[in-house]
Amino acid sequence: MAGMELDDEGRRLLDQLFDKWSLLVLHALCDRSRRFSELRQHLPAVTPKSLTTCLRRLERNGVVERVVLSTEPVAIEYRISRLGRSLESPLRAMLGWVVDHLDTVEAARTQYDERRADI
Amino acid sequence: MAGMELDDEGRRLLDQLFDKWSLLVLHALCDRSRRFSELRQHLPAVTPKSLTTCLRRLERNGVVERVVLSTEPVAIEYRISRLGRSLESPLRAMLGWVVDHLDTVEAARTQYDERRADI
DNA sequence: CAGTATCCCAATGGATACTG
DNA sequence: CAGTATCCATTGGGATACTG
Repeated sequence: MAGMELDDEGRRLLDQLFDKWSLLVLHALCDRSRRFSELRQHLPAVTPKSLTTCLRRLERNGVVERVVLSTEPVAIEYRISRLGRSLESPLRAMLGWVVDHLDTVEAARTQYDERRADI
Repeated sequence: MAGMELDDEGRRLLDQLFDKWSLLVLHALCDRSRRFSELRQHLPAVTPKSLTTCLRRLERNGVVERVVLSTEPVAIEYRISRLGRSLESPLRAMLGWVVDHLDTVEAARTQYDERRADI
């Protein structure tokens, strides 16, 4: 652990990977490629603007690809890139932790808040 | 992967774990307990206000503990909790990915920007 | 369908100074 | 040392409406 140092660039990349929607979009795309509207349905609270911003950023960082399918009419789908796929395992670990420990965290919060209220 | 769904609470927890400084603070504390001023030195760009906010939130979520040492004069140190320790492995995976792939990401960005500039 | 365009608000977080 | 207090600039992101 000691040898792994993150410079400022690294921290900014973390910011971009972990903004409000990115992890969830990535998670959805690891499962399978999806279209814009499918992502919107999958992430109910996201607005088109936020989703666009998020997708562009992930695309720019090379973890997601925007593919124009030459169907008729053309369809556009987003898929995970090879680079993005390499993120799947760390991502799963992280999301898995959240799912597994959400209850514990909630309990900790309650306890913390009560302690503060006592004072 | 399919079975792991994140509700809104989960997404908000992600937000709190992955805000601008939290991951780096956690990383630093996984290494060893540190005092406020040590953390400031370790994370050069953080202001005291931001660090406080971050620590309080991590404490509230139960992953960090604020310990008052009964030395003379008293010292305060922050240490990782048991719950926080369980985050270490996912955290390492995530930060490791960033360190390992930062160059690739940079290249992808350059490529993306150039393609856009062409148009 | 896959976005873009506007408007707007709340919150993040930086700079700085101060305190028990 | 370990913060708190203020002020302020930026921006992320929601709501909504519109478009090729």
